[in-house]
Amino acid sequence: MDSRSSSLEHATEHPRWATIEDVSARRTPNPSSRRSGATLADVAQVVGVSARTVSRVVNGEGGCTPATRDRILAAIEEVGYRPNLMARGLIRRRSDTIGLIAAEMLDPFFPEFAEGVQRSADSLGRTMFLASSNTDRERQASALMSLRGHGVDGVIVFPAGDSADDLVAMAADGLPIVVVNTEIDAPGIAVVSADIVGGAELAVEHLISRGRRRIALLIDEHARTLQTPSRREIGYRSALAASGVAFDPLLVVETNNSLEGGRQGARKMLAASQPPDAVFAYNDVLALGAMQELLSSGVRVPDDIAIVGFDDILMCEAVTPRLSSVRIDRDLLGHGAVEQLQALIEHPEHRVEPRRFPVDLVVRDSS
Amino acid sequence: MDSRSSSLEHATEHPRWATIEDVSARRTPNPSSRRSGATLADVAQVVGVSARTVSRVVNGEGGCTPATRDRILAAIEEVGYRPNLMARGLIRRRSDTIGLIAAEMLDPFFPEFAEGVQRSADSLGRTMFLASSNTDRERQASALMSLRGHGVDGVIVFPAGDSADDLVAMAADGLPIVVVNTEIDAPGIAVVSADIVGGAELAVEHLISRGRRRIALLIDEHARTLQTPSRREIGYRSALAASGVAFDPLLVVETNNSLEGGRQGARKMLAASQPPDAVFAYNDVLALGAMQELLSSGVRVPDDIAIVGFDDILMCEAVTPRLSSVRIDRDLLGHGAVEQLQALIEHPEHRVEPRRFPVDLVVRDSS
DNA sequence: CTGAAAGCGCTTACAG
DNA sequence: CTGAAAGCGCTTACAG
Repeated sequence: MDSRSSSLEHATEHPRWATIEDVSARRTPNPSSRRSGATLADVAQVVGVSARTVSRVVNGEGGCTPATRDRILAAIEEVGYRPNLMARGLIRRRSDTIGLIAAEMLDPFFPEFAEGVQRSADSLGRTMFLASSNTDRERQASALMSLRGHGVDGVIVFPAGDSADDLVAMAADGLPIVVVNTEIDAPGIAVVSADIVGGAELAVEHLISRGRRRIALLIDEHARTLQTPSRREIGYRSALAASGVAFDPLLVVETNNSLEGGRQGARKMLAASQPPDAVFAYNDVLALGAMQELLSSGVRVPDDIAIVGFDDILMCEAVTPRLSSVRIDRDLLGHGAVEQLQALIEHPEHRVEPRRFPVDLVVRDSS
Repeated sequence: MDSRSSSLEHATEHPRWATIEDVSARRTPNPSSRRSGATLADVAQVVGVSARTVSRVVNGEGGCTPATRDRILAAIEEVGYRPNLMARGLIRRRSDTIGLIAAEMLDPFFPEFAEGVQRSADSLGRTMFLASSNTDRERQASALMSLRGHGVDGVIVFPAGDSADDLVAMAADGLPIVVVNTEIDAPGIAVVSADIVGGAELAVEHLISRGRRRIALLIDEHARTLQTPSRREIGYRSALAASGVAFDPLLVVETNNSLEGGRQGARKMLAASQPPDAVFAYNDVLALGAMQELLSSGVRVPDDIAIVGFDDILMCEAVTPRLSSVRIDRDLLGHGAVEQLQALIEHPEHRVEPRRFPVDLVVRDSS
């Protein structure tokens, strides 16, 4: 006689088959196992059918009397049965989940992208799990391992660091991967990106059309040390060249990627023998820092120096003067990433063509 | 003769036990199963030991000859074995993962909190998975179900909507839950929060000390319709009362929670017969919108109207004048949430006392 | 329409 | 130090 039977004695009104009380009793003796709720077998036992039949109802496979179906549904409700997705994933070899690895959650660019991914995943019946690498390659690797180990069907990643070796290895190992705003050509990896070069060109062309000729490039020093030249710098140079404006290395100002970095950059510009008449910034945070410093130094924006940022974060609208910026539709980019991933998951043998999204220039008061 | 044996024929140089080639060959025939990499059994077969022994090495349980250990480690490397965390979680009844459910990823408050949670989880050897409810109770419920179904050991959640019924139900069902900035008293639920009332008091006391008496409360209309009165309003009123300043309902301005809402609120204030001489805003986004509108209307900040926001987001530093704000240490709050959750996971039977973190007032140029 | 059997990849008691 | 057996909770072929 174990604790189950003693518990059964209280359930005298329930005659034939096992009851809710049994099921909870089964779990009561060991409080540490409280975590695992009712199982398929529990539901089956309550109703008096096989687990297979309950499984059919849970998965809406049909092939089942409405009567038993209703009883099973009622029992599921009663015992609070929820499928164990680990068990299901183990056997189905797919979990209907995808992973998203942020390089830097604090980047204002990121949350809106993540929202797009989530909404898009939702509409495909998938759950998105987000992890962050904090721009650390080791953490990226462990996030990747963890996500994969937990059975995600694929991963969207903002690559951390300079090398993509681990991503390539993971993809070769059978994990579908989509990289964002990064050029990688490897089997099992698809690419989605915004047309950053084109965006930079738009910004600089715009400044030139406003009569500016000494256009500074305020750039994240980190981005400039990467092996691949910054796409913003490529666009900056090509727009200058297209208009016959000479490239002046003295107008490239490197700084650290922060508000204060933007301020420092502005101070450097003002200290130069020939200050610029416009600034194209690597991103909006740098642009906002620079603008603040210029304003507090008595420089008029845009009259003396015009400014254009990159990303079009919410705060562009909040400052005075409002900041012009290159807008990336992050929501759309998120959707595109999910679509690429879905294609990769469904056809692992196909090559998925890179997808690039156009960007806009939003002209406001700062230029 | 199946495809395996034919593949084995090529591996003539490898005599005794199964080799890497076999393992990959086993998977090659069916491309769709590429996803599942090498298993414990594969490694065992390659080395010529039992799965149990490989398991011991993988988990560092010791009790194993250094020689076999090395051979197993080498084989793991060779075949690229990675543990299937779903299988492990199924049997261990814990996954060493926790879930975090955001109400709104786009809220500037959130990412920094999430970073704190992630770092803290990391240091405990846990992986954090983030999902979002988009302030939708149904999506919160499905995120909760999904996370739970995938075996997370507990969940930290920013509750969506007005009722906590589903959270209470989930907790009763055995899922440890920590709620953030919300008062819920139920078994299995722990609370972590910032002292929002105290923060509001600090802000209003500060404005009073600056000689302001007509202090507007610019508040998210949504927050005001919740059943529980906004803690910011409670603090606002108590600070007024403490200084003997009469509460004037006309100074409470409701608006939607956005930059534009902040601007609209400011317009309402200016249109009043007696405009305020200070604004205490529900959050920084509202404060920034209001400040922008006031400045563009020729109001001097802080001379004519002082402004204090709430949350201390990065952009408080980026605007001119810099915005004073109530600072919540989001990183610390994230750590606290993980600690509470850990306590709940380790002692499901204990009641975990609510934990409240103090907040600061950061006085800048706007007040 | 329903069920008995096998197994996903791993770990937990046990034995040797 | 090492292994054979059982089983976590589910689904996938099969039979009836």
